[in-house]
Amino acid sequence: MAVAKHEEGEVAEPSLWERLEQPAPVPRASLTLERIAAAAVEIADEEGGAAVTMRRLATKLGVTPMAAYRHVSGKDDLWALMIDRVSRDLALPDDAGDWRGVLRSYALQTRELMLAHPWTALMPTSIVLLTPARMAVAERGLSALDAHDLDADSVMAALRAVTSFVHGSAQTEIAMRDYQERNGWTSGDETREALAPQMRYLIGTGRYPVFEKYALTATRKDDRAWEFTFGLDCVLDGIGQRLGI
Amino acid sequence: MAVAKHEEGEVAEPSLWERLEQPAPVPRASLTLERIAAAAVEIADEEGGAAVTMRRLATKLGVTPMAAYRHVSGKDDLWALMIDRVSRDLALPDDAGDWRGVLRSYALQTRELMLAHPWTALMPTSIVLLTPARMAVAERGLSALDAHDLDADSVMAALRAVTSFVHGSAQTEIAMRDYQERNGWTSGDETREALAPQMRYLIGTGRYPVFEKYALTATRKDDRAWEFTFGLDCVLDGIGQRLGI
DNA sequence: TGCCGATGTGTACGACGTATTCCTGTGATT
DNA sequence: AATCACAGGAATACGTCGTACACATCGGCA
Repeated sequence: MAVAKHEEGEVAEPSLWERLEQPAPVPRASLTLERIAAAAVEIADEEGGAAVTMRRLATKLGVTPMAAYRHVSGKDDLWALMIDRVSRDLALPDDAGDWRGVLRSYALQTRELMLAHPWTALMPTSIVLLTPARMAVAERGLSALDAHDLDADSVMAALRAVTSFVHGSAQTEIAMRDYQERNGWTSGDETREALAPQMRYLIGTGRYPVFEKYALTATRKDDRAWEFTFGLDCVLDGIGQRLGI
Repeated sequence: MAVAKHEEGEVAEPSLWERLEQPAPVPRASLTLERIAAAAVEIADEEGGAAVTMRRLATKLGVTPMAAYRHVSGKDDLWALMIDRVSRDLALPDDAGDWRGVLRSYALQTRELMLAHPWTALMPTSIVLLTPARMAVAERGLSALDAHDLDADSVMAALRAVTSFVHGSAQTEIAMRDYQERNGWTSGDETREALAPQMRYLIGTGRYPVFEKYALTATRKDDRAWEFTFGLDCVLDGIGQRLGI
């Protein structure tokens, strides 16, 4: 995201988010941040994150490739706008009494959001972006933990632990799904079969006996949702235990 | 990673990993998978992951841009090689009796590894790669949980929960560090000050009172290691509790 | 009415991944 | 010792990308 250089006496120009909320400044403008963000998200959802190029975006907006640069400093700004836009769909319960329920909902919704917009996993920096919509979610999460009087550091760390787990999980899930789809495999079994020749060498070395045993015995190999909630509940259990709440 | 199409009667060519371990096939060859991987890692460490282009790699190897394609199917293969190479540094204890110690060491070492090679966070698909070195690590992790007789699914899910948390955390950390460095900020305070004009608008809206309160009260804001171990211990606590070990 | 800043256009550059074709030296075969 | 198939590297080329820069145009205000 473009950040105005911090020089003496420089007039701070309104931030991306401030401009996002201002009404389209002049009727003349056919391009607005909202239109740009919407078009970019649409492209990403329909054709994948890699398809979001400034040129593709421009044609979708019916405009020349350079036009968007009047509103957005570059691709970084664009990604930030996109992340913020889809993050608006997150709606956390406002029940400050039930920290576990709120955090659980936060995790489940975030996972769904990322699976619905797999391109959110493409930008590792997206994790760190503090956009308005993401801050609103964080606010709810913190509020839920705020009821029990805990030190600020623990509260922050707890929320971040959940966030880290969710992002890591969703990214894995998306990466595996993309990998399957790119190769046209439609089921877990088909994938394993196709991968077998590749794995045969590694497994054949006999270096990974335990791995092999578990890979053969596991019965919920393809149940990502179960795996996710299992891990999530571990994290939540741990938080509750460690914070004594 | 290139995968041979699964057609009838086709001779399966040796996998990337099989070729990696074979000695350089002919003395003629000046390029080997080992040399390629080493050069690519060196570039990534010194100049950042984005600097790893087939052309930059070629000049480093003293060779034309297309030469590497004789050994590697493309950039995907190259990334896989790079990830595998740095992952060899992971050395987990072989103490199958102490599952928590092993998983904790796994997590801490992985974090260090990613921080030392920040480009590992660039490729979300890297999370899913099953390279020899990464499988060796997984083997140790599974072995540690193997002692207590648990069902295969829980063991897998527990290991993946730790992995997800670690990757999510490390990515956040790396993203924040990169963001700071890109802007030349050297301390947390300097970063917050520089970001202040941007944040002022969002905070100024008064929509995030709890966030604001916690941001002001927290005293370990810049202690990433503490935050990491806090979250990690939550995850481990939860696993122990949920699996009854 | 005439100017000025905001908005979109046109053109251009350098870098990227990689398909394709060609060349050259090497080890195996006779 | 002469030949030859072929593997490894070189050369060239194509299409695409992000974006710098200079220009044109239009609306609102003096």
